[in-house]
Amino acid sequence: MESFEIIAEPNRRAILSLLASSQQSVGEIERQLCMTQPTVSKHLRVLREAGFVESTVDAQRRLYRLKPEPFQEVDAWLDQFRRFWSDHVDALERHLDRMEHSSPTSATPTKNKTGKRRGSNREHDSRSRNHDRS
Amino acid sequence: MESFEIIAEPNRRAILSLLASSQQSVGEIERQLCMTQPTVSKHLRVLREAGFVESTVDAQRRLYRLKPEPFQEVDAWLDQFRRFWSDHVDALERHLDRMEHSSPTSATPTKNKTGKRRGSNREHDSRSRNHDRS
DNA sequence: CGTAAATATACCTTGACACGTATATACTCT
DNA sequence: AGAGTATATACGTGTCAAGGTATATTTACG
Repeated sequence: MESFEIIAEPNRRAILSLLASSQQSVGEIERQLCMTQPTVSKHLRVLREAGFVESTVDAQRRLYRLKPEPFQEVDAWLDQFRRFWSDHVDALERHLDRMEHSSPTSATPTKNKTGKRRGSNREHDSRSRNHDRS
Repeated sequence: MESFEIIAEPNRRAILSLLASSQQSVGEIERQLCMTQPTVSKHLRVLREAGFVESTVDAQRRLYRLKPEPFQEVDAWLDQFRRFWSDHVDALERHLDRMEHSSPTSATPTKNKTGKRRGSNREHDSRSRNHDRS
């Protein structure tokens, strides 16, 4: 399964959001999200096989935590649209600016129409993993 | 249909990537992506209803172009994981830089390759919009 | 007008997948 | 060992979406 299909499922997104705060056991996820235990386990299996999470063993419990790579892959795909939408929203533009601001001359670009996207230097990610297995 | 399911479909992602360069007519998309015309039209309908694209009429042709909002929504969801994976980025980059000597197809040639820059200090305007769980 | 081109829609079939129930496996403790 | 807890898997089922073929709709142009 592929990264984009993984996060298409609302329950899986909920699990990922939960794990974003801290690692959790299957039972904790089950309780917080009101899903049956097999459902949680199956989603976690999918997430693990897609590289979104990894697990460590703690007695009978399994602790699941996030792994970064698939998120970076999704983010890398979004990258090709950032220049486009950043013309429309300035707040988000500032958000994208977080990495660097290296334009001392000619401040006040009322609207950055020129394609020059600064920041977003994630050209690496795309090479790391782009293949789908089903 | 929801934004994440929209981009789960490979053909739709291909269409979006195509439109990222410039607006296209249905026939142009059909030819460049080797899809049948009804398939293209149906995907475009889905994309339009989800707000990913809009169309203008040019004689018998319809020209489709991107709209930014859904991309922002996806990006906003990813935001909650950025802080997490950015801690790992530096290590990943070091690892990749170690085995890298050819610059792959990168549109932005300002490859910042010096040792340090962009530490892991990115602050966060947590404008997260949680609305999973349909 | 009638015909061709471009796009949209209808109908059908097929396959994937998410869920529930039941069961299996693994580990702990007394 | 046996009972209890935690997690994984098997299996059957229903739903839904994607694609194909055929057809409808719109527009241009002779």
